[in-house]
Amino acid sequence: MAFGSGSLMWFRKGLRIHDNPALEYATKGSAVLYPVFVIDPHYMKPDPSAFSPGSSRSGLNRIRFLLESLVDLDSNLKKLGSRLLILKGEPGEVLVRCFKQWDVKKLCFEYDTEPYYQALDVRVKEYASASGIEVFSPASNTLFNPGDIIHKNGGKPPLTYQSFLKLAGQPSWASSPLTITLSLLPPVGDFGNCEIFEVPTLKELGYEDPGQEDLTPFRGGESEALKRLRDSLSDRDWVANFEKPKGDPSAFVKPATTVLSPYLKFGCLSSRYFYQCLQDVYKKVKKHTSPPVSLVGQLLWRDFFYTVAYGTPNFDQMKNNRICKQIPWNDNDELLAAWREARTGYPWIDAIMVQLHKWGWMHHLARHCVACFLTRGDLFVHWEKGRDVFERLLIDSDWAINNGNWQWLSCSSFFYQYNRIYSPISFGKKYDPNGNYIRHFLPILEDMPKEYIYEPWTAPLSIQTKAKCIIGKDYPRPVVFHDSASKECKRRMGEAYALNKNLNGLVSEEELNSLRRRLEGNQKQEVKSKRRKIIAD
DNA sequence: AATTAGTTGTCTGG
DNA sequence: CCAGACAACTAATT
Repeated sequence: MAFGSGSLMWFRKGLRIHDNPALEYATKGSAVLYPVFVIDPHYMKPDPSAFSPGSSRSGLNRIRFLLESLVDLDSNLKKLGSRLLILKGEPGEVLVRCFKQWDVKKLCFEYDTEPYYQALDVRVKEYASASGIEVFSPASNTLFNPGDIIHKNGGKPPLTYQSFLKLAGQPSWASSPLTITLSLLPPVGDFGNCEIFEVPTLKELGYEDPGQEDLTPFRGGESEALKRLRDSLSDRDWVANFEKPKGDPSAFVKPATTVLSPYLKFGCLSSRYFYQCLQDVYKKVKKHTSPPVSLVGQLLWRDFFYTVAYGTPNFDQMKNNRICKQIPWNDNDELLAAWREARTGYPWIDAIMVQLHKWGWMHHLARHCVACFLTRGDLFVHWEKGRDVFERLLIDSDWAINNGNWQWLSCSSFFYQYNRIYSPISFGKKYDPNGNYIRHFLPILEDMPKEYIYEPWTAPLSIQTKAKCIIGKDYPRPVVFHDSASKECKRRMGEAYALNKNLNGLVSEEELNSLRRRLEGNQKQEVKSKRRKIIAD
């Protein structure tokens, strides 16, 4: 290219044409455009040792969702006279090779606050700048730029939703139109010696062909996202009256929420466009719900967690995380495995975990139930262990939101009322007394009468025989008794909170271990004393 | 230093 | 359907 006006559009998330400022800028004044996606082995290479089919980082459902999103992006680019160029390898190295081979004057990509991209992007930016390439990296994944909010708050992120709202105010772009469509794109430039691939199939990436019944019903891609958006918005009353806590977590034929989260995760849908569409609906109705419970409120929750995550070092761990309570979680791999593999013996919990494996998506409140059960509610297993399972299996798993919610549910940060524990029996029952959700995801319990389906171990043997489901043989007995386990969890949480308070949050590993030994010792001796105050000395 | 408010708990009793 | 007990947390605000 003698004219020297080539642009490279690097897609990572933001897999869309609409409201994509990086792509828009890349096209401006460019003779040629290289729309690139890099297949990163770190994320995509099969890992047979993982606990579920997939790579070391992601279950198969999310990998497939990503591939579908890429196919759709390629097809949408082709409609505009371009195409998606697939390259393979470590993204930093691959891009450097591209810069050497191609005449690139501009590098454009969506800004990303995740630690993985923060580290990668510094390298890429440095190389590009040193080579005289202009870098354009706009924050278009969220409504606000997390860095701006943190700056407004004096360098620290707000730790409550309300204070976040106050700082954030109205988004700057809220009342000006976003770019939703692009006209013809510049032609794709000469590849040189770079090897370019089509979007691979799962098989080409080295995965076994999975059975259809074990795969998520949700298809990836911008086209699917916009279709889903239109479907959700078409019911104005539903949009206007949406209140998150009132949704039914057991609804699965028609989920109680929009299920747009996986599309927001990969950027198949722009959160800013979604926001504007919701405002348009609100203008057309008499009254509507508000944050935190409204649909706009959900988008703001997303921004809230992005902001806290970006401004908190070690946000994805308990240690050295200044907003995270230090709690002596136990290290019980058997309990963790039972939870992960949907064999806790509590049908409501196990059915949710089956839905996670099969669909990669569950209702928000269903996530609450299993997260509470694993951590502060029943099993007292470390939230990081549960976080890992969600991170792998959810098709919408998002670093900031997932880590934030696990801290929330485990009462490690954001939320502290550890007395409030979801009952693995009564919570689901109040939405779905017949147990249809359980019957669907745990067919072994299909014929269990509704009187026993949430507590099948209480069914007389004659009933179990008739239902063709013997507890302890066909379906497991409960791994813990909820009544005593939750009581013990509350006691431990109380002790841990007292320790954190006494030490002003600066709990050393030795102090945490000492508390752990004492708590476990107490439990073994079945000490009757209700609650011991820690006496600071 | 004191007060207020916080997306979504359970169980009992009216 | 709703209120209150349970037992009492924190960050932000005043």
